[in-house]
Amino acid sequence: MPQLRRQYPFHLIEPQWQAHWDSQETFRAFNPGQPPADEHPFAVRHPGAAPESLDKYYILDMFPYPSGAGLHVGHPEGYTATDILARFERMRGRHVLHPMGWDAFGLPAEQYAIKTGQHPRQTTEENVSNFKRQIKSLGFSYDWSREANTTEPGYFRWSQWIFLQLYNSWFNPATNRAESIETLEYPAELTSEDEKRAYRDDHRLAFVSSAPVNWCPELGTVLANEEVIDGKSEVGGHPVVRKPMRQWMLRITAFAQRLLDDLETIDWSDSLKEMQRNWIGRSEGSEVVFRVQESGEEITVFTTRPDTLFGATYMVLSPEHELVDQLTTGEQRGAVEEYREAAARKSDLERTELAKDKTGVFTGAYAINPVNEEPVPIWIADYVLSSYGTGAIMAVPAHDERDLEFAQKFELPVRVVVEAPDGESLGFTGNGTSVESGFLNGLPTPEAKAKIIDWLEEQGTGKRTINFKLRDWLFSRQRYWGEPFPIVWRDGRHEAVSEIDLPVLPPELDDYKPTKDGEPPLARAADWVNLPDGTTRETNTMPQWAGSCWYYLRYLDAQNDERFAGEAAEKYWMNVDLYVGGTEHAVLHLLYARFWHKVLFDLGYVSTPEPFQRLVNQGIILGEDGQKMSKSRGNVINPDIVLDEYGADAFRLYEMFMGPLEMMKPWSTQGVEGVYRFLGRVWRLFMDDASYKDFEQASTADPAAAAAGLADLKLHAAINDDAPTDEQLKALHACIKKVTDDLEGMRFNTAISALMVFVNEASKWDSRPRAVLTEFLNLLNPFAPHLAEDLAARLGEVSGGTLAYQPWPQHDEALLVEDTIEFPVQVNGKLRGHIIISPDTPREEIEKLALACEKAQQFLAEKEVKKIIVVPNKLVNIAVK
RNA sequence: GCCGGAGUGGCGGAAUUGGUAGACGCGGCGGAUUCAAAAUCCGCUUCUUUCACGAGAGUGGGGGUUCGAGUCCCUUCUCCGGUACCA
Repeated sequence: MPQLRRQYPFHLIEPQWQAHWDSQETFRAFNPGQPPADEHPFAVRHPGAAPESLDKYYILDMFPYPSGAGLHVGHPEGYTATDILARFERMRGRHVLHPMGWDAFGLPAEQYAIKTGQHPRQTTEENVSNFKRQIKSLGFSYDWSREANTTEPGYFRWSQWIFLQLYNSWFNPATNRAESIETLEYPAELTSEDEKRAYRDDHRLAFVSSAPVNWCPELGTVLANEEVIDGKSEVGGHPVVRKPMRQWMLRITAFAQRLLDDLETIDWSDSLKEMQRNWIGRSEGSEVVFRVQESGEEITVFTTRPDTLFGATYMVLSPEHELVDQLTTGEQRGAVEEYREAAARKSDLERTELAKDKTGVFTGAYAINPVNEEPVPIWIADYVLSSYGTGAIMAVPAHDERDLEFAQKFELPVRVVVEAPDGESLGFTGNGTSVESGFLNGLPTPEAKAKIIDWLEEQGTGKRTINFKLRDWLFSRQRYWGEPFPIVWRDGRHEAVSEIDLPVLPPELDDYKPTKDGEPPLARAADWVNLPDGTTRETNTMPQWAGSCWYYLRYLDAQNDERFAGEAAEKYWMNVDLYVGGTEHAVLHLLYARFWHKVLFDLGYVSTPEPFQRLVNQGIILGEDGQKMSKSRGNVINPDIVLDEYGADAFRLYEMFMGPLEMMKPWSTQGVEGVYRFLGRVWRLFMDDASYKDFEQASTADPAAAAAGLADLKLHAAINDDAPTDEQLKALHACIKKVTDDLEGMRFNTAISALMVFVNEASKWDSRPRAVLTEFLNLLNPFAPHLAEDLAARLGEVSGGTLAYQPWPQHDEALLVEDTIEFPVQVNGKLRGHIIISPDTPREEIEKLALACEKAQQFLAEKEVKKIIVVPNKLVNIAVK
């Protein structure tokens, strides 16, 4: 590859400025009571001001998992956007908190360890340092003194501490909030300490459950519902089966309503809120109790359509339903057993794949429909899920697609009880009018619902209920590389490890492999597991989400070893003003973190009910071929190579110039060259090209001498201290206005285009006043900080030694007023010509001039003018017949 | 199926409340510079038609509201993301 001439010496100035920012701690943010030194540029900008007296701005990136593959071009997309805004707000005078860290527990490091025997800590450290090098080379204005790493004991100590808060709390439905487990009241019938203890353990926000869980044999661990996609593991795509296992769960379901309601209070995209709403899945309806004909046993079903009760012609229980054994009659037992076993063997994947074809077996039993006393057959079928509602349904085949399909297959009766407003009533699932429904007849669906629920409540055979799709969060994993639980077991019961014994460090192991039966690798460390006092440690570990659930709080006060973050710091900085990241965490991290935050809020540890006030999703970057980047396609762009060829400023600028942040967009190497050329034009706007050419030649011959010569480069001869002309001021102020507006609206691409327009204009100037160029560099600084800093320093002394805290330029509207404008003239909405007028020309005058406009004349000839519309400052339109 | 988002030149994309469609960049064409090339600088570049001036068409398709629609309404198609037996 031929070595192209560098447009400007980015390879020298970028490391120089990065080193400068590092050594000066330019981007430090200051906690209450910890003001900067007088010479710090923050203090130079805000002399004497206590940092906490300033308007704060907490701008957060989703911290990366430091994989072995290194930084992906998708990472810097969001990071550049937040960095531009952080720098912008800093210049506007706000006190900016902009931190970065590492979500470093996780499967890949562990799997690599299994393959090579290398300790995950070592791999993780290497990957973190590589990520840090790459991120630093992009010149982001992070406060590195707040760097957080989820795998460090000083960090996960507090992850464990928060777990203990969950463990020691319960959800009080009366107050609708988490409270200390001490406030739990026991039912009178519980007298023994054992019973009370069991009751208490059942109410904790962190509790042990033996319900069937998602077990992934390939990964050797269980997974949360959110981590299973189409019956396969989100990581690696391995099959997942349901298996009963003793596991730790977090009671997120208690917060379902609040997680839903509080979405209204935060500024997130509609699509993201909608995803969370769908995942939480609230549905209103009622429970209806059916009695089994022979035994009188009660079966409760959940339905959103109690108004169709008269049309319930059979019932279906999920194969796992607890009453199935009791109900099944002698002659049906064989078939039922067989069906249940087959259903149990099926993975979730198989169940979904076979979804179209309904299967099921008759139990031989009948239940009585409470509304008409009719016996209806009870079936079991795997289209009814044990995990939703009550695990049992009343089937109304006439008004439910699935029930209809099932009824048709097994020739069960179908009874129409809702009349469609028009068209076919059979199979109609919308709102209509009740028919064949006794006392509901003639009622529209909503009224019928209300009436039947009232009736059911009166009879004591049903009640109004709300159901959520959201399940409790399966929180334990059979892995090595994660936080150990701060829990020990004594005589088969769990106990919290005392807070002063945190952190619980994981044991050293030679073999990280999970076992086939789900025994966690930590169980191998006998010395670690068996404690002198006879207790044994919990051997499961926490999922990766534990660390990411609260990292934004650790940044507030990352060095604090007495609290997860100091109270004053938490009060000052929270909540996060802007959070930018990918959409892949919509129902994972973003839901879990909101849940933890609410618990901490209820317990009084944080001061806001929501952690992330505003959230913006960046779109993904596709390969040059318009396909998703992947190793197998060979279309992955390596940021290191781009940096090497074009520099950090060009890289940053390109990622923002591609298009709107939230959109998906393809990479283009030619596009990078475009913005790189722009930065070259900026350089040549300021610098004497001949002197740079000489320098380049000399430094190619002797790179060592280059750094010395860099300082001697000559400014462009056109630069002077003359007063700017009106035209020059107009160009500058138009640029200030556009860039400021666009940054406020996060329209980075158009802000950059405004900078380009200015440079194209200014490059033509024979006289380039310093005053104008300095202001331009302030505008450029958030986008291309290395070049802007470098040119500013060459132009003259910069207060505080950096542009980072220079006041953001203000535009003056008066300077933008034109003496004359070219005013468009339309005829019937089509542009036909222009008239030259002054902006304050009166309406009548414009009308007259428009009619006289030569170009418009031919379209007016022999036509009757109906109306003339003058839109001030826009155009004039002549409507003709 | 349902929910969300998007369809604008050869390409990425502009058009902030209904008011000059195509800013800016890429690519392409022509020119300057050069022994030549690269780099740089200047000009042109939606399509059709015309020697030209100009004219006509044009924001996925069809219809509507309006003096005027990329933007609002109805309808339809395509693509992307999420979700899916949730009763």
